[in-house]
Amino acid sequence: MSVEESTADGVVAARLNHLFATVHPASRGPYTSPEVASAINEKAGHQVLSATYLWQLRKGKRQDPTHSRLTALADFFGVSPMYFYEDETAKRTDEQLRLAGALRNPTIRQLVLDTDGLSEQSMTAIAAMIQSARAMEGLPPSIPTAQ
Amino acid sequence: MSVEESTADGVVAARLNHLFATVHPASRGPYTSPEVASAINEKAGHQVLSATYLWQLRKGKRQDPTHSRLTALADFFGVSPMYFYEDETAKRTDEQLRLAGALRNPTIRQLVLDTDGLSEQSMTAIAAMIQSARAMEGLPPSIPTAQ
DNA sequence: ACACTCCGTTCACAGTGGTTAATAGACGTC
DNA sequence: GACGTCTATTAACCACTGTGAACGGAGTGT
Repeated sequence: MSVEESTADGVVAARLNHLFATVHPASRGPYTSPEVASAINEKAGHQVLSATYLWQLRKGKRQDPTHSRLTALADFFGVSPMYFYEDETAKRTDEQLRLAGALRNPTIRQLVLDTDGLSEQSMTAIAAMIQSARAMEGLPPSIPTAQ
Repeated sequence: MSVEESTADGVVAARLNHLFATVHPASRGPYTSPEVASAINEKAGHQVLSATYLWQLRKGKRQDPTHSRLTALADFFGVSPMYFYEDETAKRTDEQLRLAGALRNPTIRQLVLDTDGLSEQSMTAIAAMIQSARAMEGLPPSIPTAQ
């Protein structure tokens, strides 16, 4: 099964090229692929990746590098490996963002932990009580969520 | 820091097993490898990884998964891909992992969103109701949080 | 012009990440 | 006991990641 075009990737290529374009000494131009590959291999003391492969990654001809090679590249450019994942993580839904906000409240965190394990029946009852509380405090009934 | 430690023996395996052990609903035991693989593939709409391969990762028989599969796993367990990296700075507490497990339940997610914005007084009342429900269902009063 | 060097690019192939199929064991149930 | 269903485990594969060896082109020095 060819995965050539199925996964909307290319994010690695884009991020890599951005690193090449931006991360280099002000006194000189961007690093070249062989330069970076050599530096990485030299520092590691063994071959981590080839210049050819690095070039293929930049061109998007190879799209799914392994954990270790991505780490080495992030390391060379002095960024967190997270840099290559930002896209996927950044596509958090509004719901996730609101969840993160709500969970900063210790009371709510404890509430979640205590609710976990209850039957769906109990959860429904609790949800109803929350709706009552919302009504009493003049809040809108419920915010519908997708998914 | 050092490149060679990125593939240090069993880092991925250890982290993965900790996720399996920690991130699951309180009402049931840990997820199985086939369960997780199926859930990931189903959500993606195409095959991302096999149950066998996931098992091999857990056992340390395969150590260097690709970008995409590592992302899928982190996503399933509700943690950042950063979790699998050696030089991870802010290690997740078990509380956070238990939260992640609970939040896989849509009902609980909705409950959190609806609770956010309520007065502390209402929250206290809701917390009390949850404790009653726990008692009725024979669960321990409250799960202490390490913090 | 010529030689030299370095980079980008291509391509066939090597190596390994990842899959499929099959077996054995655990658990429930009829 | 026998059957069905689930998971763990193994081994034989396959596809894709990753490599080495080229070739062409651009710059540099003679």
